[in-house]
Amino acid sequence: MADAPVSIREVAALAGVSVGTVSNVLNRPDAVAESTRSRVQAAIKSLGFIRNESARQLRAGRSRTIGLVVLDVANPFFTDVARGVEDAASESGLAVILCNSDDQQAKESRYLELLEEHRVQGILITPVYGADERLARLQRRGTPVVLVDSRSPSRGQCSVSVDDVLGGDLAVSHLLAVGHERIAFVGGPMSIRQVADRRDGAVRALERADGTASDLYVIETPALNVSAGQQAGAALAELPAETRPTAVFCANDLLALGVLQEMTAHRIRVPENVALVGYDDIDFAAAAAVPLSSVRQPRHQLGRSAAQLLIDETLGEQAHQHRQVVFEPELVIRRSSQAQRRRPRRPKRSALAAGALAAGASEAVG
Amino acid sequence: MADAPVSIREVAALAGVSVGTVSNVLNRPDAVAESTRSRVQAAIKSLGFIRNESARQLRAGRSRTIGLVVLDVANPFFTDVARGVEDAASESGLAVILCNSDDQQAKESRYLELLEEHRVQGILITPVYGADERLARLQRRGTPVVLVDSRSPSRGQCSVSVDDVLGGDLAVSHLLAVGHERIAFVGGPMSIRQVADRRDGAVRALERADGTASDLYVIETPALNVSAGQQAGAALAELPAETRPTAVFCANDLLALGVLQEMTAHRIRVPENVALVGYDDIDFAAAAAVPLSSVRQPRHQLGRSAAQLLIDETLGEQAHQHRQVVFEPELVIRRSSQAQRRRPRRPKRSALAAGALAAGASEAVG
DNA sequence: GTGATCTCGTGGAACGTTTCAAATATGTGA
DNA sequence: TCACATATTTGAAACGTTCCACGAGATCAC
Repeated sequence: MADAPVSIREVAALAGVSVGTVSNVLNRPDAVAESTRSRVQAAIKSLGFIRNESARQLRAGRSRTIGLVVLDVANPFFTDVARGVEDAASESGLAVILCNSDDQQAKESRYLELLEEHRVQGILITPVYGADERLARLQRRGTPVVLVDSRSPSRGQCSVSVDDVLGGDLAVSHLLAVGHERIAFVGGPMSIRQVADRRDGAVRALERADGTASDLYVIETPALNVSAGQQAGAALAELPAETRPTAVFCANDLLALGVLQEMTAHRIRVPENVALVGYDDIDFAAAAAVPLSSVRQPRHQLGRSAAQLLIDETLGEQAHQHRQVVFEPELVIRRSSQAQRRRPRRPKRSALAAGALAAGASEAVG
Repeated sequence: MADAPVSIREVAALAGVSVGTVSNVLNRPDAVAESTRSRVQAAIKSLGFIRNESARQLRAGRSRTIGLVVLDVANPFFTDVARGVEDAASESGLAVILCNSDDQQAKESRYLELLEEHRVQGILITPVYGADERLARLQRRGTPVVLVDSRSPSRGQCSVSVDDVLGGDLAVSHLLAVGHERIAFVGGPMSIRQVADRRDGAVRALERADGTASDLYVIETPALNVSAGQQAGAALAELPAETRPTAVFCANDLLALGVLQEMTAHRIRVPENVALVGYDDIDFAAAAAVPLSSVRQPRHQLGRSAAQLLIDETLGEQAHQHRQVVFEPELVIRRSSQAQRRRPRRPKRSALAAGALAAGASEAVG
């Protein structure tokens, strides 16, 4: 049933030229005379010739592929990053092998080895904790590595990340601006760098507000999912209304949605009684029972520029300077954090639309 | 900085054996004497030798990789399918190249070509409309193709899909069993096979109920997202309470969440005044303001068996029979479709837990 | 005309594996 | 000790490209 695979050799035979010429038609079309070129192209078409990428790679010494290793493909954050990577890669004619480490060292190692065997141009990775040594070895052997959503400690490589401290600052500054003074932070575990950074940003905003506001009321959660949010929400609901925080900043949207549900269950109105800001701006944030204000990360852009850095590195060779790109998150304001009182400050409907407060990226060369 | 890449030849030199022997150590370890084997392994380790997969593939004629082409990686349905594929593939030592067609013919074609150049073992694909001819050509050239979430019209290939008619039937049968008689279907556009099938299943369930229930009230939506659901919900809310459907089956969870929001906005209680069942059982269904009953598809399993079929095909060679595997969805009952009256039939809390009504898969050999 | 300069094409050597027939070592039984 | 089977190892030929040093004509400047 299957036709025999056809090689460049048979194309050459049919077109009555040498294999070298066919190769030229494929790779340097203008180095070959019009008439031969079209003859060869006709032969390619009639035989249904398809280049053998393995042979090509073998000769070239490296593949036209990059590897992307993420912690969890099911997480929307990473799928968006992946799309960004893919876009940038395909513009440069590169394919992407997407690997899923599931936050397990063993799977990560297996994939790194696989990618190295494939002689990929480079690897984009959000490493599992403690992967530094393996990555360094990889790099020593000649495979460029770019860190995604984590900063390079050693400056020995490129990295892209988002400024989580700024994100926390933006969220809380907004809550302060709307008039809140008792503000809570819900998130955890604090061992996750991103969570701790967001909290620190919240603290920074409060400190800048010179004392009119009280200290940050922190509820540390065991995880970053909806049910952890519900538990935190229940804890908040039990506080007497006079001392209960009037605004809550959550380390991610799932937590915020959990808090929101619990507020509703206790007949505490959002945003009238409690304002709410989440983080990540997942698709459902805008569609929640009360549309959720949230700090948005440039996920797609994160992936795109990671890929771009890698491509630069492979092209630049000797001239390449490792760079640490840090993106700024932006705050998207929706109903959950608007109008603390019944009489809205801005009665116009358009005020409910999303508003970007900050954008762009900063860089550090190392 | 980068060490020169080390080949099997250098390993052989260091170990004082021929390249053939090194290859044997790599591929048929027990065909080589213990002492030599360990000497070679030591050499491999000390040189940091990594197999060159391209050379290997070139020699073997085909790669140890399969391609997966999906319509949208950001869609949780496909990410779960992808994980299933990946699990099955890695058990067989295969890598997966994940491609995103974005429902565009052009991108799809580009990826198919790329995969063919890579001489993948086979391709798993949810094809864009009208891809039949290209897929057939691919197959004729010797690349096995397995259809994912769509059935093969021609029986010329394997396919895996889920019985959407049954899914609709399950949902509506459940609503009938709980005592509803006026039932609505919300979904569209009907040109999407899955949507039409789910509606047909709903109709089938009603017909089986011999006349006690009225006809299915169909609201066709322009899309399958939250805002389309809100519009449909608004339309329902405007109906007088006496004639308004007491239960709504939505073609997917996003629609159902939209309907839910609109019900809440109009102070129509779910499930007391209107029961609701969605489709897909996305993560957020369980975490909605009112936890949503939903029809769950075995997404992970879908991917896993698609990969398995492909692997069978590449191993089985001549003996392979193309198969059409059809999975059965299962209904997950949560609060949104419980207890039509205030006095609950089953006061126990455990009745709120998920319940599987159907499972397993049927097959057709073709 | 003659040498110099193009434009096209050619042929064969790599690239790093795997495979396999042949060569060599090792062991066995008589 | 020899013939023969068995266990190891070897060496070279592929696999399908790309690359490159060379040649064959054609064109040009003088």
